[in-house]
Parts: sequence; C-alpha cells; structure tokens
Amino acid sequence: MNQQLLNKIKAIVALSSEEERMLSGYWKEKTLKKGEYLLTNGAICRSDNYVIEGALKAYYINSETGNEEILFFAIEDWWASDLYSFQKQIPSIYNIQAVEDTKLLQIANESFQKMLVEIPQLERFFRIILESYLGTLQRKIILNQVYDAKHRYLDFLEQYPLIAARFPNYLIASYLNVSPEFLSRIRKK
Amino acid sequence: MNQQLLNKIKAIVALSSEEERMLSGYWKEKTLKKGEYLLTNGAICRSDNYVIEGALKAYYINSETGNEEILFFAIEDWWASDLYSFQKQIPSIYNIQAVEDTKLLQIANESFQKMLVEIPQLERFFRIILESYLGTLQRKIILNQVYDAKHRYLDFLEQYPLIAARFPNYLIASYLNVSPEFLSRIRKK
DNA sequence: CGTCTATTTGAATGTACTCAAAAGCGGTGG
DNA sequence: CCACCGCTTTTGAGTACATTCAAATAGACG
Repeated sequence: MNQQLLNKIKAIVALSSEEERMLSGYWKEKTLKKGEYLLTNGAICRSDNYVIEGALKAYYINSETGNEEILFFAIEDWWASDLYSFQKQIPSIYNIQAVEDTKLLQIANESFQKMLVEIPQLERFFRIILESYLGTLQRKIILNQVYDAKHRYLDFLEQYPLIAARFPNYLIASYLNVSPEFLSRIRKK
Repeated sequence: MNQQLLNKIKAIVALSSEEERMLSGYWKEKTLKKGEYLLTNGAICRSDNYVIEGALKAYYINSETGNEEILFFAIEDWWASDLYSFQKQIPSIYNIQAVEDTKLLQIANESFQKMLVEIPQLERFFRIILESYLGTLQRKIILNQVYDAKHRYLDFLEQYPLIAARFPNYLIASYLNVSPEFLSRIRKK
C-alpha cells in the first residue's frame, strides 16, 4: 500500500501494526493510461479510488446537447470516485476519465465493508472524508448560484491553484459553468 | 422523543428497549415561531435538527447584493441543519429560519458524539443520512450546471411536490436560481 | 374593505452563449 | 530545422436566456 495514504489515515486514527497490515491487504494498485475510463455513466462505482499520481476528470453528459459538463477534478492525494454510487451501489450518472497517465489505489465495496467491520476506527476516517466532500459541494453550489463567472474563476484560482495549473482552460471553463470563449475573455483582465 | 424519528431509525438499525430509552434521552423538543432563526450566518451549528412539523428555509446572503439565496427547504421528517458546520463545529455561512411555526427535535453536538459511542449502530444510520444529503447536493449541482430554468422548475415540481405546494414562488425561484419574474413567465406555460 | 405581501406584465438591458474563423502552441516526421 | 498537423485558446459578430426596474394586478388576512 501507498505510504502517503497510510500516513493520512494514521493522522486521524490510531492503528496497531497488525491493523496496519490488514488495512494494506485490502487495497490494490491500478494504472490508467491517458484517456482511459475509471467509471462510465450507468455503471456502478464498485471501488473507492485514491489517486497516487496522475490526473482525472469527472463529468456528466448533457443528454440534450451531448456536452461534457465537468463536475470535479482529481489529482495526487485526492479521491476519484462517485461516492454516492459507491456507497449505495447504484448506477452512476458520471464518467470519470484519466486526463494523464494515472496510478490509483483501489478498494472494492465488499472489501470496504469488511474492512470497516475489522477496523471500526476507520468509520471515523471515512466519515471525515465524506464531510470534506460535502463541504466542497456546498461551496460549489453557493459559488454557482450566487456569483458571476469572473468571481467564480478568481475563487477557483485561489482555492485550487494546482488544478488550475494542470488542466486545460476549456475543462476549467466547463467546471466553472461558462463557455471556453467566455473564460478566455475573463482571463484577458 | 418523537415516534416518527424513532421508527425511521429502527427501520435501519436494531435497538434494544434499553438503547431506545437512552436514545430518546438525548433529544430535546424545541419550537420556533414563524420568522424565528434556528441558525444565523457566522454562528456554529451546535445541534442537529429534525423537523417534527413546520417549514424552514436555509439561505445564504450574497455579500455584494444583500440578496437571500435559498439553498434548501425543510419540512416534516426532514433535517434542518448545516451538517458541515455541525460535524466540524465551525461557523456556518447559512441562515436557517422558520417559514411557519415549527416544532423540532434537537440533539447537541456533544450529546451526538456521546450517543454514537453508547449506541455505535447509529453510526450507520447517520452515515446514510449524510449520503442522502450528498446525493441531493450532487443532483442540485448537475441541474443548475446543465439545464435551463424551465427544465429545473419541472424537475423540482416532480422531485418535491410537497415543497412546491408549501413555499411561495419567490422563494422557490431563489432556490432554482432564477428571478421571481422569470419563474412567473415559465409558469405561464 | 384596506393593507400588506406575492405574483404578473411590460420594456429595456446585460451577461454569457453560439457559431465561425483565426491565431497560438507543441509535437512529429520528412 | 522547418512544415505540417492536431489541439487549445483567442477574437469577432450576432443572439438568447434571463435580469432589472417599474408598475399593475391579485391574494390573504385582520
């Protein structure tokens, strides 16, 4: 298992070396080439995915226009899953695709459930992950609902400088819910 | 404690009669008159609130225009809390206000934590609540990002007929992120 | 009724979009 | 090393969806 994720967990939860060993056993490494899909619309998100290195985008396909609408990005040390589909094991409405060659750590839903029974302290860790995600979504809703495109872009640059540097502007435009042409006009200032 | 909430919990979690008794002890009833606040911007959401009867709105104040922007509604059998603020005990950016006379069941954060230690099965119940909320937020983001005002309004009517019947249109307009005038024009069709 | 709040209507305006085309940029191969 | 290709970004012009402001109308309630 990856040391970075382990450290993250141990920062929140105390683990015996035996538990640490068990924990590691549940996760498997997976690699994706640029352009490959981790999840497609209609499929169930069967694993929770931690990004070791690389970059991915999650998007929704507008059924009327066929356009991709970016919902979130994921890079090193982020999670790249449809948590709602993963937790409930129902079909996802997202697509998640590698934007660069990517290395992941995966845990299948069944393993995840078993792991939580074996190491119940982890409930706390994953609750905190869920809460952080919740906070991110709340923030995104407010920004989209309340502020104009320029304000959203500036907030984005401040909040996610690493993402802004790593993904092309036309994807960032979609995430911010503006057209690429209009984002370009915003950037001129 | 209120029977309806108890039934909801027991539908998901097995409880001994002793546990049921302990559980009930943690919750307190609270009433709000129409117009009173449950939470104001900058305050910490210190309790989780289950609505027994009545109706509330949660909104964000746009710091530039001073406008209320509705984030969610809550009626009977819903939760009316800023979960993010409640879980992390950090200041909320929301206001939550009674739109009708309202009766709530409240549990303070400290009690909530104690309760989860005493009755660990409840972890599961509250995880499920959190997940449902997550699903709602995801849906809202996609609707706002992808579909036009008419589509959002029709989806809203279908998803939340009880809310649509209960709150004035100018609040629903705010929730849907359109002006009340424009919602009125949409409704003409 | 009269008053207060909510909804509707009209007209002018604006923010952001679409479509089309040009320009920039990076890699690859001749 | 330069030419070409594909992809991303920029620019321009016309347009649309939705807003704002103002005023009229409709509803609810004491």
